Amino acid sequence: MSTPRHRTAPEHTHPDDVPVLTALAALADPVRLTLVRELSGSPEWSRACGSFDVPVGKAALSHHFTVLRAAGLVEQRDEGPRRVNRLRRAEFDARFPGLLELVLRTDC
Amino acid sequence: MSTPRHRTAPEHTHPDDVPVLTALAALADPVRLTLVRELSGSPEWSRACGSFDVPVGKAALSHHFTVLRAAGLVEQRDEGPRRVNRLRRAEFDARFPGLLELVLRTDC
DNA sequence: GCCACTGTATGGTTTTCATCGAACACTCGG
DNA sequence: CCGAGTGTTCGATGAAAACCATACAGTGGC
Repeated sequence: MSTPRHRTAPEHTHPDDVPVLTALAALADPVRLTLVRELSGSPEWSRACGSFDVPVGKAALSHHFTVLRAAGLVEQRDEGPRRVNRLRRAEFDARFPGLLELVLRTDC
Repeated sequence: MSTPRHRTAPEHTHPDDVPVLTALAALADPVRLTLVRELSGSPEWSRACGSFDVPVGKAALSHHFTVLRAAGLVEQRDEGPRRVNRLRRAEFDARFPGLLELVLRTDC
């Protein structure tokens, strides 16, 4: 139990290492935009991957989270059998000031 | 004669009528991002479509401008044989505050 | 009138991406 | 140990998008 991590921990990319194009492409998808928005309305580490209301299967959902991680938008941590998420608000905002606020505020 | 417009004038969409997803998708392309940036460094109405340094043919270029128009990013006007462009800075910024400034400022 | 120039439209190819189904890996409670 | 729950990986598929080559339509200079 000292090194309890059997499952490979998710690979993260810090927002500082993310090109603008990657960030924009990550946000330019309806499913991912929903994930980010829903995530922004929940306390950190409170939402598991499967807890989001999006009309896609598990496989596609997993892929979307990979994209969000690679874009520096989401951080994940394994918590028992599930993988919980956190929106990297401050870090992402430091790299792309106003972008998150924009996509979160804009209704349609 | 009385109706002097033979060439169909380009169809424009006001930024206010543009969904966020459309704006993000329009900017999430390397060629279009180059167009927007290059356009931002030139005086309004000074650049014809063919005057941009992008590695695509005329047809693709024309298509990219259609996308930019539909996203409310660019306004076009026919001036003799060429079609000159203008970045809709103020209007786009009113709809999506900070977005344009962000993609213009961010280097990579 | 013709011709070079500029951009659009069309048709077809290639690539990219979102998606699914099924199989697999891990965790935890019984 | 087993089984339910959760998420990833793989292979394949379908749709969307970028692209090109060609043909076409205006414009203006000669």
